[in-house]
Amino acid sequence: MVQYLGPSLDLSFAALSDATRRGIIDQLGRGDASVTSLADKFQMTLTGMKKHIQVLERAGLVVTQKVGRVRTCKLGKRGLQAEAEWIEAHRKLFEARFEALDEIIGEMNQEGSDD
Amino acid sequence: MVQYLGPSLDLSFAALSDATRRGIIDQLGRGDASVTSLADKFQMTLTGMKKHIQVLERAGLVVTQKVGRVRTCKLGKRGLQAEAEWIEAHRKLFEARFEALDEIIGEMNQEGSDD
DNA sequence: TATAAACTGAACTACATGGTTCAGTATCTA
DNA sequence: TAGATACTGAACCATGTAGTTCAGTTTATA
Repeated sequence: MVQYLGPSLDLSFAALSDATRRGIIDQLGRGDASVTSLADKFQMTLTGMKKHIQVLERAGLVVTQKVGRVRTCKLGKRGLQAEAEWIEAHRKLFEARFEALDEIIGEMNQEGSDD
Repeated sequence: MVQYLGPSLDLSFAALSDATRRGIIDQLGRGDASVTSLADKFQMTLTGMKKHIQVLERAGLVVTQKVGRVRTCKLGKRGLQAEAEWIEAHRKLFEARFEALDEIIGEMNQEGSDD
């Protein structure tokens, strides 16, 4: 458990660190969408939206396909499995750590000088 | 579900997008640590490590306390709950989307020109 | 076939990141 | 009390992000 999963977590967590991009994923969960329709929905220039989509594509979270003049975006089949696993494993780590720390009653900001 | 969770997801996902910082969380899961010991472990200057820790602190994932000349780092009690919820909700979204798409057999790269 | 729609790419701005060095300050310890 | 240890802050560098504008190209459509 808690295995090393390579550089893809860097890309996907970075992709998820922006509210617009999380919104795009949300939106694509409701149906595929063109770059233009996403740009409209998020009140952004086409070029700006394209960049967000490229970030999501590099992370494998979104795939796109151009037919005629329209590029359609949809959720990538890679999904959020690896991310869910990392988060879940470490969420448990946090919890385990606090159970261990519960022995110490005084919540440390009593006896030391903090910054 | 899939609720808007505010700007903290920006900070925490950004914090998690760096392998060194994920390593720090991993390490702190095994026990509290000083800035110096972490800098040694990750082969980095003290100043560099301090910056990583500041990113983790701003995200609420790590808390620190200075006693004497030593600053000790430990996992923040905020944990990864919100992140786990977002990821899990959207992981399901991905899956649901693919079930819906399974009706379409030809995996789209047959009939359109891709980039 | 002329025009509009949809995208693409280059270039630019402002700011954040990930790292460094160097020069401190504060605190132990011999 | 002198020196070592642990951190802190400023400053710098190269690169990436988030967004823009502007000038194309390609594809539909009237």
